[in-house]
Amino acid sequence: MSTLQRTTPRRAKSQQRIAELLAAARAVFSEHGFQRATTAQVAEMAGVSEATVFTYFASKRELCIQVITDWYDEISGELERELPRLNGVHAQLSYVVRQHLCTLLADGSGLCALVLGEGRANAPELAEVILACQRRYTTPLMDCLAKASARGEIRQDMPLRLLRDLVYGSMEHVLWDSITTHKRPPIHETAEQLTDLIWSALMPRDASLEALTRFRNEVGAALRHANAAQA
Amino acid sequence: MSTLQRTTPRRAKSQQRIAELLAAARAVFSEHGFQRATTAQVAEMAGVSEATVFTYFASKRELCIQVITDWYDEISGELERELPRLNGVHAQLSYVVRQHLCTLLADGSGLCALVLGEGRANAPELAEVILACQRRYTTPLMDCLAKASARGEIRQDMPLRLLRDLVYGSMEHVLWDSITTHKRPPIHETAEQLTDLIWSALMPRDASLEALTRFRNEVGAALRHANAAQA
Amino acid sequence: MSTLQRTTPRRAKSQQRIAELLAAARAVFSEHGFQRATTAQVAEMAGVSEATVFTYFASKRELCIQVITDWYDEISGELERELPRLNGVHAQLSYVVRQHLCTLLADGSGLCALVLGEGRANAPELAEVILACQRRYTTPLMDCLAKASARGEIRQDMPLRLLRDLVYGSMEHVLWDSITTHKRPPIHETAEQLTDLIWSALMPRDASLEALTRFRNEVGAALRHANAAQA
Amino acid sequence: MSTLQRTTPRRAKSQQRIAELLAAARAVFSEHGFQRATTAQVAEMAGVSEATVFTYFASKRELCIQVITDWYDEISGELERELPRLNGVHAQLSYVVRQHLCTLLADGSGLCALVLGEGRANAPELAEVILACQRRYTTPLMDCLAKASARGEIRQDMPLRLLRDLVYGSMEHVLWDSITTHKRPPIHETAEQLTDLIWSALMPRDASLEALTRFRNEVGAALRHANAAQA
DNA sequence: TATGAATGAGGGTTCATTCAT
DNA sequence: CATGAATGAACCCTCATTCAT
Repeated sequence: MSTLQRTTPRRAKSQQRIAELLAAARAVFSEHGFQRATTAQVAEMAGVSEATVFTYFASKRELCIQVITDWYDEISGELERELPRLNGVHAQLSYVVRQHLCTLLADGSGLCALVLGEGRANAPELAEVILACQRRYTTPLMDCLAKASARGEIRQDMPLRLLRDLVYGSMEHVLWDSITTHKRPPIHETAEQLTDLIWSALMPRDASLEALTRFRNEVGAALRHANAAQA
Repeated sequence: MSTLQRTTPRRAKSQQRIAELLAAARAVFSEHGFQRATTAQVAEMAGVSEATVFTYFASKRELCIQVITDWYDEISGELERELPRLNGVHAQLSYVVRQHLCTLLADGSGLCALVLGEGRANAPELAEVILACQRRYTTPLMDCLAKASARGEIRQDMPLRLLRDLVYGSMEHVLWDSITTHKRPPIHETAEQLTDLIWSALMPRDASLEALTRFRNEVGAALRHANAAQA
Repeated sequence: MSTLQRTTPRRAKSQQRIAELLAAARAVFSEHGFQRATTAQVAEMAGVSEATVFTYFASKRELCIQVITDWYDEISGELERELPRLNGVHAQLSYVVRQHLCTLLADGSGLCALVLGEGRANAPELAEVILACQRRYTTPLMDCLAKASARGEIRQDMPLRLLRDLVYGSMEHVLWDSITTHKRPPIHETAEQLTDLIWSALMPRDASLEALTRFRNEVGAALRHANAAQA
Repeated sequence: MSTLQRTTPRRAKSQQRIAELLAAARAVFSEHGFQRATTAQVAEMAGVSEATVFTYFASKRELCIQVITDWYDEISGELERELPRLNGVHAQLSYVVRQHLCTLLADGSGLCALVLGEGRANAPELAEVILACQRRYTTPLMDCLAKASARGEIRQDMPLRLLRDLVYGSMEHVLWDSITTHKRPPIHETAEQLTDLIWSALMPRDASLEALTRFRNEVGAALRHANAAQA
């Protein structure tokens, strides 16, 4: 017990250092990208010497990979948890769009730029890792779309790959726009509009009217039912 | 007269040198991105000494800017010339999609990556220039969409900005995908599918459909509100 | 009494720690040489933290010196004990050759390399210590040779220093050869052959032979002189 | 012709720089060994910036390899040229010993130490190259000894490898001794003594008397002949 | 005593850029 | 005009050593 008490704070301190370093690194890499960022900047921002950075991370590259994977773990984990609990592919799409815009516009815009900038084939140092992270991140929604497509709830004449490009490409561009112009758009309104726009593209054309009508009828029935119960 | 005779070929030669250097620089920057590319590589590929590069371009940055603006001049010029000659906004969209994919997948994918990678806020050296180029590049189609929207040929309930994000974001993502996975998709088929998808999103919905959609969104919002209050 | 009881095991433990550290250090320095070896490697191999190394040894250099002197103590001590008990200089030479080859080829080849590599003037950190060790190590045999020379049992026309170079130089080269080529020669056969070879060089020549040899050398010198004058 | 005139001095200048750098590097590596030497020291001694060193040599290692191979080229080339022109294996041995001692004691003692210190298995950066150089360097004499052995002029009951160890090991030790004690022995006297010592070991035992007698008789005959001709 | 943690002092290497010829 | 040559300014990374706990 006494050894535990002694060991724990030490470990805790070490863990805290790592967390501080990762936070600093996230900030620095976000702001400057992988190449322009220097380990000296990370060290300074974390308030330690440069050598200390290398006590905890084998290299600049490893540090950056940790930053990226941590970030993706956060946002992917949330998606994997929440998406299955939502009913209907429209709600799922809506959720993803809102979350994506919120997350990235809030604190991660730099990370987004980092990932977009370094995730290319000509940046072999990080590309592989980033690709894997992104695969994981897009998978939950893609699964939902695949199932919905199989059920005929969205159009079936398009490769899934293209739907992904539509969804994530649009959002990325919105983000990219807000980054380059330094303007923050109204997130919720934009999210709703974007969801609407994408949904229009996803829906089976002739079925859209039908679906909406069915929806209105169901809501009407539910409403009547509720009123009757209340009375 | 004699000076002219001398000057002209010299100028011509000089112009040719510049062209050679720009061609080399385009190749090098495409392959490696701005930061990883070295002036030595450009010089070697152009078959001149490193110092010669700096006789014609003040810095690596200026050289890269020239490469980027030249490239955008080409593709923007074409769009500005061709788009107005097409009848109907669908044809214009279709044209843009095909051209964009063709151009970038054919020889410019590296340039695309370059632009995407360096066009961020964290790359202050090139971001400004790239932004301006891209503004010009997207303008022709945006003008067409604006007119079509005014004429009621496409939906009017979306900000133009979002339509641009949808169009160019989707395409960018397709390209990005092909770059990272090193797979070349069937260009024409993809172009057609993508046009179709985007067009579905752009088309105006008839009044009843719109009313129903509005209704659904309102119900959805109210539901979220109620749930939030409950929790 | 109680302090003694406490002190003794502590001292014993401390001694054991030191022994463990020295064993680890010997292994590490043997394998990598002084410069390439790191204190971290020593600590890891000893199963302690890096800081602990410096609790027992003031510096990397001191640690290495201890390793070297310990090793020389072992092999020098043995020689000092055993050599005087052997009858005849030939037996003594034979013993030294065999022991030297055995010791160094068996476990100490790395230490041999260490000593050879760092025992130079350009390695001021260890050279002095190594020189002293080697002086002590070669002394027993040198004493034997000196006495034998005085008794006329081996040739008397050579400085003792040169005989030492002959004996230890040959052996060193054999070892060096086995190290660089990663081949272990048959130790005993090699030892016998080498002893034979060296012995041939050490044996006194009879008077007529010596006179003849001197004659030949003088003629040779005169000839060289004449040739030089002519050229 | 005019281009040649222009090109030549430029090339010459470059060649001279390389020579200067190699000279500086030889001095620095000789004095400090490979690891302790720094590229900054080389640059300073050559009177250039550190970056210039890397304009001409890809790395510290390559620079050192060049230094070593150049040096071996010098001394190996001389041996390969001169040895075959000498009559008799004794003269050849004598020549090698004198040359080796002269060369190494004169300017190369540091290089000798360098080669001995870094030519070990635990210095993988240079060991391979050094081994190859030394193979070449010892080959000429080894060939002579092999032939002499085949002709029965030296003893045949020893592996050639061991003879090489005897010859070069002895000399190395002489050098090593002079380096560590900072004393320069009388080179010519030492060379003759060492030759004598080694020769004693090489000669077929029972044949030695015979050979010397034959030599004396031949010289006597030649002398009489010469005297007769003169008279 | 043992160690987790931190770091100062370099070391090798890269590269855009300058300048005399 | 073209270039051979040179370099300043960084940058990433290593490691022996110190010190509070």
